Amino acid sequence: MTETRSEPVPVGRRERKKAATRQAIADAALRLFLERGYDDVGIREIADAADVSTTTLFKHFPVKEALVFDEDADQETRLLAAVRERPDGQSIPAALREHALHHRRAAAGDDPRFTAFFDLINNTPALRDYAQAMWLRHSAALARAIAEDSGLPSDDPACAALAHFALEAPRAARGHGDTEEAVTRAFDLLDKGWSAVAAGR
Amino acid sequence: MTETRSEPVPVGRRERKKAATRQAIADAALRLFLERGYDDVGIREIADAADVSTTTLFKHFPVKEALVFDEDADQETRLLAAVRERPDGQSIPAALREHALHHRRAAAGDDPRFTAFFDLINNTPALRDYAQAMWLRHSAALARAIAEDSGLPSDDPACAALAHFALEAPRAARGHGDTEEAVTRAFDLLDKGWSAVAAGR
DNA sequence: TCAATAAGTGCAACGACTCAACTTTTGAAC
DNA sequence: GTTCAAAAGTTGAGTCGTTGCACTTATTGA
Repeated sequence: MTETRSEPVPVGRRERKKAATRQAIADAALRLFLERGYDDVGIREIADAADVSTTTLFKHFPVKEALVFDEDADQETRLLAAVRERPDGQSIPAALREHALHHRRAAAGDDPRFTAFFDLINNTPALRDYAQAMWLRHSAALARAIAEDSGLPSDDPACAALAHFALEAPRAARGHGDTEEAVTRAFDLLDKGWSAVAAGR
Repeated sequence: MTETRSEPVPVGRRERKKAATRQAIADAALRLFLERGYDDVGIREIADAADVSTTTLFKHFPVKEALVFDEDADQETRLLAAVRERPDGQSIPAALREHALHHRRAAAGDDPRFTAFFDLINNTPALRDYAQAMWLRHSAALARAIAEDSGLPSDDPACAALAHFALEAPRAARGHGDTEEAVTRAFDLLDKGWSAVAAGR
């Protein structure tokens, strides 16, 4: 999302200009994508709209998909916080389930900006895949947080498995009628499994 | 794999020639990939080696990655059979675990043909991702088989979740030292979870 | 034998992405 | 204040996967 400015404001003129260029590119891209669809907008066109060359564009974003996923460096932080700062008595999978359901509800919320954005991603295979791949990159960090929180060795395979499955749960639930229920059931499976595994120690 | 000929032998001259062309392309591709690596071999080069045009190549294989994954139409059949024909008293997740472990052992076996082939896939991100995507396409069928075998409605979300997670388990275990153990632990989680979920009915 | 069909060809093109060489802007040291 | 190196940006040509189109050739069934 382009609007949320959580970054700590660049300092020098140089970095400010650089950030501005980057923002101009991302804005132009998102606007065009929303207007005409991801696949029907070419790189050159985006570069033109932002008034830069295609080479400059690729110096700011490694691949076309990345144009859509600007910023959000603290997504991982929030994910880990969901585990670490969960209410007393709540299991880890339950905390992750809540986190996932919050996400879902934000995407289905009533701010048309958000819904249009998430629709774009969900209806474009290339973007879905890219988003999922980005999401999965947090699995190592999540596994470590889980292990730490459970007093297990930081490379415990069960923690890694739980982390991976939890991050895959939303995808597992895709296309199954009532998605909210499907997500819940997927996490139920993990919750029951995790408590049984944790008990055996 | 190029060698395993399980197909029912084409009939007409036309179809035989077509199959031969296809085979020539796949063989050339695999040979070059093994010699120099997937990313360092271009489509045009493969087409030349097989003595066909690139257009012809793409009439046989939809994308470059597909050149490596010829045939194996009954992979899904074997997967479903692992569930349906499992020994008495064995749980569904346990059966899937055995199936997965068999795969792993075949890949790590001592036939250098096989190991080289699997190494190629495992060391090439594009091929890993493609293989995983193909593998995941069986999740709907697997979910249905699980539901049927458990006497649940064929669109039960818990079955879909179990199917998806089971197919993701090998990937979840990747890069965790003793892979065999990691796979086992991932399936343990599913096994415990599944038995608890199934009991609550 | 003839027409319909399918396989294969050649070539040009597109879109994403890279590379090398070059200009401009900026930050800072002298 | 001048000078200089690094960083940002440009330009243009090129690679690579992939597609479209118009065309030839071979196979098949009637």
